[in-house]
Amino acid sequence: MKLQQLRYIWEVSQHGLNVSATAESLLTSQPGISKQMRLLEEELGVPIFARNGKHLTSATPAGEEILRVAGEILDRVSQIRGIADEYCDPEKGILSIATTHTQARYALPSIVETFIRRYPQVTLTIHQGTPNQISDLAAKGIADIAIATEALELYDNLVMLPCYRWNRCVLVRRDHPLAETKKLSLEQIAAFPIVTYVFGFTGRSRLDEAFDSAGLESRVVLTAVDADVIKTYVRSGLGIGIVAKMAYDQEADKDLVALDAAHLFGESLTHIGVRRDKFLRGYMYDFMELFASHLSQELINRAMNLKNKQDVARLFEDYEIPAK
Amino acid sequence: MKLQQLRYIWEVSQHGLNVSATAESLLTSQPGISKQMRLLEEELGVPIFARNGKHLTSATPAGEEILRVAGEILDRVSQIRGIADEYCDPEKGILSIATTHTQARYALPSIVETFIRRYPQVTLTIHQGTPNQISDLAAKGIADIAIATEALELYDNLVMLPCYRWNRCVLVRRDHPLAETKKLSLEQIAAFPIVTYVFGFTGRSRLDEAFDSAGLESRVVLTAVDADVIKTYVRSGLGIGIVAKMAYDQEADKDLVALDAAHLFGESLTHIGVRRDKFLRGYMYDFMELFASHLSQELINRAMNLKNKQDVARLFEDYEIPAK
DNA sequence: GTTCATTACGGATTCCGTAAGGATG
DNA sequence: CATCCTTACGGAATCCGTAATGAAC
Repeated sequence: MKLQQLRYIWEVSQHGLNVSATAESLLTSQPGISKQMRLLEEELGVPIFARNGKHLTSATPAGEEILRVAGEILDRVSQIRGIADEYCDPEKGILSIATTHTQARYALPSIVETFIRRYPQVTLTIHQGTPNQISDLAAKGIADIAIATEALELYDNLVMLPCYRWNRCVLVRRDHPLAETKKLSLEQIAAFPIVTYVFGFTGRSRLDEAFDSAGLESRVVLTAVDADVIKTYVRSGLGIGIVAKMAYDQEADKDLVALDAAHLFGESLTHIGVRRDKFLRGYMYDFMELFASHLSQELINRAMNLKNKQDVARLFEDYEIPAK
Repeated sequence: MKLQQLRYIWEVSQHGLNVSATAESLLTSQPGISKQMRLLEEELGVPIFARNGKHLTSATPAGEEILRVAGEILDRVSQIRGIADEYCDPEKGILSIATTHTQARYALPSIVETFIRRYPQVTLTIHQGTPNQISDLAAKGIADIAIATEALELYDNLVMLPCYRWNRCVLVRRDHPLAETKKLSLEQIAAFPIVTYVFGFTGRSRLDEAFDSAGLESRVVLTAVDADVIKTYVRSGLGIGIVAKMAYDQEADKDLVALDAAHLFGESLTHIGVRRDKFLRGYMYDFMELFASHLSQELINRAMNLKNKQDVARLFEDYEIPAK
């Protein structure tokens, strides 16, 4: 049994059982992979993949189990690489963050600035995507950490670390009837056309819950992935905007009025998602602590050693998660 | 990085950092191991072992961590082998049990008989040893399971599955003053020279605890590792014996009287110890269930998935452990 | 002086890429 | 007929064992 063989069967299983595509992505030849898979199956004495003629159709039951364990092995191989890198030079490395527009645009810039000054030799890359995409990047180990409010809970192998609570505000033009309102009600909002986030983004689900449970019909006339687009249409008079409070910039958005809506919609919680078996470099811990100061290295390690999400949630019940 | 390299550094660390001895035990050449270790260190960019000239003196801090993860990888490699064997032929394989004299002589024979009839193609081997030796065999993965009353708790990577509770009896000759006693007291026992188990064997610690907490001095004149030796000296009149109740055989030992001592000494609990990361074959589950009928496959799996001993202990609080 | 790890070297094996073959949809 | 896996083959790299070297105790 060789590590390459395990990597090959693992990668093939991750590429929809397509050996040619796998070979291309691994920059090697397709017969090479085929052969190594065969050799492994011969050595173990059981087929890992079921074949229809010359096509791979599925993993055998034995293959399913072997693939699961092979995945654990490959995780640990990269752990070893991480350990070595850390001891080789703790200041040097790569930090790959997958996150949404909202985080990248409003929450991260100041933290990134501090981080790159502290770790000039760390290459920082930020992948922007949908909540599902970024969760997937973290779950597959392509990104070191994911930062998002949604979708992280869908992956069993992601440990979710709560970072900060946040609320919404309603954006209107200065000439809008609601502009002078002191304390908004859901009814007042429902009277106007709404511009807000696409479903599945930036806590959108909290909005629908609020209107539903109040028995109100909201008229959402435009949905966008990010607050900048939403603001643009609020300015054009299409409707009133509902965005994360942090997306309102007193300077740049002084033509708009932000009305507090914290009392109307449930609070949202932004998490960092990390793969459970991930080896975290020192600077990764530091980044997370910069982002959410209660996330000490010790606390993160404790959370990552818990096996199920309930235990993690319980662990954080004792901690005050700051509001933003 | 190659699996062999990981195995080499792991084995070297397990052989007191002696490469020559490691090479011999792995049936390979010493320079081969040396070279692969070097190659791995070069690839990772960090030394794994600290050297004084040409002698390995210790593992580096990075090496410590790498060795820990390498051990996890090697465990999983053998898990894969186990999975393959299981699917190849569930009836065929090896069952290696490490246990003490008491278990091998009195508890196991009937179970072994049933087992080998049920699984004629499984090669059963029983290693007899001291509690420490057998724990070590299981912890190192040389034995599949360990069965003992003592020492299993010393190994963090052994999951302890409680099997049965048992008590002691006092053995005396038929002409002994105590022979007719209905209900023994500790004082009565302490009045006579005692023949019992060596410290560290078969729940011996329970005896010392009982005498200590009663403020009595016991006079132990001979200690042995097994009940057969103890009986021999009881017969010779050296003293009274204290042995596990199951060691008294009404037929073979009818020249001796067994006096119940359950009320005098704390109850002991015999466990099966299994390495946490061990892949268990179907017949191994069956063996354990034969030995302790409450140990269903599902229960064993649940116990093995728990990370610390307290959780395992809590899990079994809900189960009635039978007395023997 | 013995033990022990490293270096050097040659033979066997393994690995990998190209090219051809055959099955599937 | 286009896609995809398998087999065949040759060159390159790797692995492994023997022998020699040198450092540590």
